[in-house]
Amino acid sequence: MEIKKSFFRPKARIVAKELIGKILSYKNLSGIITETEAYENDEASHAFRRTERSALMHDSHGKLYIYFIYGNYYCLNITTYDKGPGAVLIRGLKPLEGISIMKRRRNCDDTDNLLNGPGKICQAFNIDKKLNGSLVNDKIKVLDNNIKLKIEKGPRIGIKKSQHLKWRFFVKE
DNA sequence: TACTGGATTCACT
DNA sequence: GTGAATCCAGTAA
Repeated sequence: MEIKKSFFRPKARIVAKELIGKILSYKNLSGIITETEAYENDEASHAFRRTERSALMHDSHGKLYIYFIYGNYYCLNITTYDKGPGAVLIRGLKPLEGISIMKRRRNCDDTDNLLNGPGKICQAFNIDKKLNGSLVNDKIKVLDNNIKLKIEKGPRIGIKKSQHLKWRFFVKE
């Protein structure tokens, strides 16, 4: 079933943890969320200073915040917190449906390597900033199938340059 | 108007 | 472990 908008009302760190095990679905593609990262009102977050781009994180919850990075990749976030800025970056998924399409788009035959990174998810799902600002469950859906996974906190992928490790959650292997 | 560096990924050493 | 690819938001002037 689709999760409610109120799911995204708490602070990002809470939502980030709760999102693990939920299903992200777009068109005929889907995957289980296995890694997230919370951004609140701290220096590592775009929301730290309010700008035209980051206003979405201040003014909404339960909307998609998609931005372009390093000239190559998009990152998919969901805005949170109804009393201030916040968003959760979707960092990793386990592929469920449409795996052959994802493989073709990613030019990658390895299922384990298909969606294990924020840029990879957007490439495989064909997500770009046209969807920025749209409501969750409008085009991209988040579904709760009651999957329970063991959650671990701390750094995992992409730790090389990331300064922001406080609220990263991933599935315990 | 021009400059700077990034919530990344991949290929290479 | 290092560097390139590559665009654009943010900032300063």
